[in-house]
Amino acid sequence: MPNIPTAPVRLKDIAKDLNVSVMTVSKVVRNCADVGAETRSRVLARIKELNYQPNWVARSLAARRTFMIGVIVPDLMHSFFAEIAKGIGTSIRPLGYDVVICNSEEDSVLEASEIDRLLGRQVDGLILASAQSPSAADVFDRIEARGVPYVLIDRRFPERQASYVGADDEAIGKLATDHLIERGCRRIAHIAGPQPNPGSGRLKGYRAALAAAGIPVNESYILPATDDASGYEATRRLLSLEPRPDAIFGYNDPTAAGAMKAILEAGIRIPEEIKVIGAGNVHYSDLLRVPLSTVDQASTRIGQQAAEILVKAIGAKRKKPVTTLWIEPTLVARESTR
Amino acid sequence: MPNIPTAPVRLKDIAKDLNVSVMTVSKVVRNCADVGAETRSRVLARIKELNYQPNWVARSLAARRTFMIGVIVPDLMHSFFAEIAKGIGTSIRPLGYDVVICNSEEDSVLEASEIDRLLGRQVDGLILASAQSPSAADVFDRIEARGVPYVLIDRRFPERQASYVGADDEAIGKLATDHLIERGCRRIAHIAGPQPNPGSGRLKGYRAALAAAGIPVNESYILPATDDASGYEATRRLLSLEPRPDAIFGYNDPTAAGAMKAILEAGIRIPEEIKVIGAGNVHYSDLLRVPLSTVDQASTRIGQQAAEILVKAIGAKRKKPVTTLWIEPTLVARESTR
DNA sequence: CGCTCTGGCGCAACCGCTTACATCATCGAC
DNA sequence: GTCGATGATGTAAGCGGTTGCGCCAGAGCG
Repeated sequence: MPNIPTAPVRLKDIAKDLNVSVMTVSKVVRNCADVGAETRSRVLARIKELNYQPNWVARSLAARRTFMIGVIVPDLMHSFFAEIAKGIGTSIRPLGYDVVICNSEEDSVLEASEIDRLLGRQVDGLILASAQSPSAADVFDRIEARGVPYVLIDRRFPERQASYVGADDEAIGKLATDHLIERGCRRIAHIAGPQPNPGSGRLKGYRAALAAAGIPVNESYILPATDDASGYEATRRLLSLEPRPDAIFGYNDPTAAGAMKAILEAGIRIPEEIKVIGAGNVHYSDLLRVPLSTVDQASTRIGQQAAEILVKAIGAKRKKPVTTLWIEPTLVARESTR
Repeated sequence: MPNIPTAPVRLKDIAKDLNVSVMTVSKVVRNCADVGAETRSRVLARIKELNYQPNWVARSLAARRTFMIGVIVPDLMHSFFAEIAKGIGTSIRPLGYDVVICNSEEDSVLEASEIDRLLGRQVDGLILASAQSPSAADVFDRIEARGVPYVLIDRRFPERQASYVGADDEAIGKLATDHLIERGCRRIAHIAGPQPNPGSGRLKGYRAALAAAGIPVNESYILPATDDASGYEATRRLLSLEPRPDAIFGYNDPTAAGAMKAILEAGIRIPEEIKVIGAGNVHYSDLLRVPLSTVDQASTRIGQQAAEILVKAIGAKRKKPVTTLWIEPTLVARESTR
């Protein structure tokens, strides 16, 4: 039997049924104190009975708050961002917010227009993994002009006074490299990520770790990754070096996986002859031929923290506190560095 | 200089500036015909000048349309769903809709509450990869009672009269198995997915392909996967069978990747001694030690199609057309079945 | 010249809810 | 017995738009 659509129940309907004013019902719904116990329970009963659900559009308009936040990521397909999105969702939904997610496709023009849309929707706050070049960032001015709080994740703009949550790239680089050193490696190569983020921080950590261990940096051991697939190519070049590296630190897991592929293909054993480590702890890391050691950057927590900071900023009266948070990475040692 | 928040421009402001009525401005914004050319351009100019952005909350309330759609997926971390979400977004945004994504965490109670929230937000439509058991599905009744169109993806409920877009699991099973047969395999094992979706369809396709080729089905070659990591375990058991399978079809890529891991670990060569194929075409398939052949299920297109169908249903006057669409899979042959 | 017709514009009434404040018993206190 | 202080309820005025229709000028027509 095809249900025939029914107009949703409104406050007004309940009020009329019970011979009270709309206000009284509204107060009950919002749990206001000043309503009599008996009236309240009558209203509550009717609400349950009719399965009343507040109309959030109307509520938002009147209260000037939508309880929606906007999130912009460059690409949901990157498990890093998917994980962040998930973290944001699970931590902010219990607080009563809904999340509108937009893909910017790594395109700053598209991103700007998405931000404007979200602003038009009156979101209470924004979380951005921005593709903006800091210079062309008058979008940020528009956000600030509205007084809408926002927090940046992953991509940082130090020159802008905004909250930020991200992985501590330098710590990641250091952790990975320290681990390799501890495992006895001395000729440690690095396939570096895009500049400035997250490449430079990880590279810096890599250098720092080597320096701390008194190992001289061999510049020819440092190669740039052009994209996620380029770990393979880079590694083939590394393998032909003399002396050959005894470890490779890929700036992310796909790169490291590509490295492993090249190594195994060359008939070299992992971890006996070359150890490999990545970063990101993507979920397929241990599905690989040799389970990949990695540095977990706690993407879920990045999302959660960002959400938390944002909610706090939304609650703040006038001045928006700016918080900068580096999430500490943790080592996940698997077979590839045994 | 910290921007001091400014109240956003409203229709009223523009109207007052130009000494016209709010109505006129509203009409210009919405491109209504009955506005004089000169007035229109004056208004337009001022709109640009003040960078007016319509308040969608107010607009939604008055027009009784939000131009928002809700999407519920069991887990954004599964690249399959992330891809679908992306497909939905990129195809529906140009039509003026925004997307609210919710994770149900594969929990039907949570899902139901998310749906209610979205309904409360007055979404114009819903796309669901539902975790509901069809029996307990009074949520669907609530959706229908509201007259909100929805389309199901991935998980189907044949007993419910609703639009559906999904991969053609049987075709996937057939395609994969046919490919293995064509490559000369005769002892083809299958690691089957969860019942009923997507496991049973793929299994059915597998059986059909074997039957068509006149190859008898060896029931001991069919093992169930308990989770994504279980391809490894299952394969170890398969390898001890006599005669040993000469091919393995994993119901999805992670399973197939686990299978490859077990095979290589046993010192058996891929594809020379055993060929392997998966399904899903996850992005890391060719990062594996041996690039994995797979069946692409066009997740992006699933999302796009679902969006398209939904928008059509939203536009439909009274009766909501129900469309069922099976997306045809395509073969992606890589090294593992060479 | 009076008529209808049409293009251009505005009035009024909401959409469903909230904010701020007014009203009105009831009650203990002096 | 009168008074402020409660506590419980209702009133009015929006929030920023949209829908539907009414109004008025001028044009076209007989």
